[in-house]
Amino acid sequence: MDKDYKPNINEYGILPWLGKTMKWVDIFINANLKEAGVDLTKKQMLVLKALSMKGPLPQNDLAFITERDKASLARFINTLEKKNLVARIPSARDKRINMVHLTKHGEQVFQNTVPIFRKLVLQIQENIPAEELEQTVRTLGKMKKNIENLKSGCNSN
Amino acid sequence: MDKDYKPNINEYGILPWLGKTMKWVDIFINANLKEAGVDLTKKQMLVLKALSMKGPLPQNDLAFITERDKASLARFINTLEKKNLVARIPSARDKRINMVHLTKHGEQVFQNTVPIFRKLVLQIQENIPAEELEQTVRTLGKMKKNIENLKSGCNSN
DNA sequence: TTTGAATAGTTGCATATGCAATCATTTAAT
DNA sequence: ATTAAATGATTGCATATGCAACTATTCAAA
Repeated sequence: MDKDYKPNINEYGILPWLGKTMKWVDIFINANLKEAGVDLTKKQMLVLKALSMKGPLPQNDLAFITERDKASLARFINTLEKKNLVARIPSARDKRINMVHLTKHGEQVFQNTVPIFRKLVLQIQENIPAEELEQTVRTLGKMKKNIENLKSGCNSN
Repeated sequence: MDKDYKPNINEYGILPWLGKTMKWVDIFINANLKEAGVDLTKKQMLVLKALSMKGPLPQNDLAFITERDKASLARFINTLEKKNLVARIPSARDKRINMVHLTKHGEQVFQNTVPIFRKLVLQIQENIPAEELEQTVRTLGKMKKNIENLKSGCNSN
């Protein structure tokens, strides 16, 4: 019945679908993380992931990598700092820069959360062939490209 | 400073892609609506669309249709009401219910915005075959289904 | 019919987010 | 070296969002 199902794509395109799916995923993951005793949201988890992979970073770079407005990132970091998950360490070279580090506690929380998070992702994508997921990412990539080609330059990151 | 971020599909699945694509789309559409002199965000536009298509609705139904928490919807409606785009009209049959209407102004703004919005959607989806978009929606639908099958029941709509 | 459950909506609290303006510092240009 | 431009970060303002607790009203069961 999957093949017979014609999705309703009208003048709003797939945008409503994208938004709604994201919301479902967010709510699902946040609820399950909480239930598993993890005091992290999905968004926080993905920022910790970026820090864990790319090491200590200036706020600006972290904003770029996580594709947030730098102002939004600054306040995001405030939240994580209050939870003692990350720390700002001023750069000696350039007094404008704060390097954002994972704290020991942050690293630990992150590592503990990885397997839980992975399980949730697998559940969400269950029975969806890898090829199909890859095709979806390719399509999203095309949308990104279209947008990049069109915009005059609005990104303050 | 390395600004070469190459996302792929790993244990985080396509979730980062979904989130980021949504953000780009939002920023792009909001910026272009503003530039076109339309005082509406993408989200507001989609709620006006729901009202225009489904007629006056109780807040609860509108929350369900637009897949928002009822509390979030209530505050969303506050904003639209301040802009004189919608109005709450108490139901005579059930004193608990507010029917949400598009005002004349709201209807007008919506109709004026439709072609602009449609153009932006076409631009975003340019050069992406309909079949590919449909496949993407089918994939997102599978994710939604997976989530629905898994969750115990968290929706307070 | 009364009383307890369900329903519609609001409010408090916490978290995010973007854009514009601002401050401090650094870099580039003259 | 002095000044103008660029850069990193923060703050103000507006908008959204979810969850939990609460009020008011309606409905249903005893």
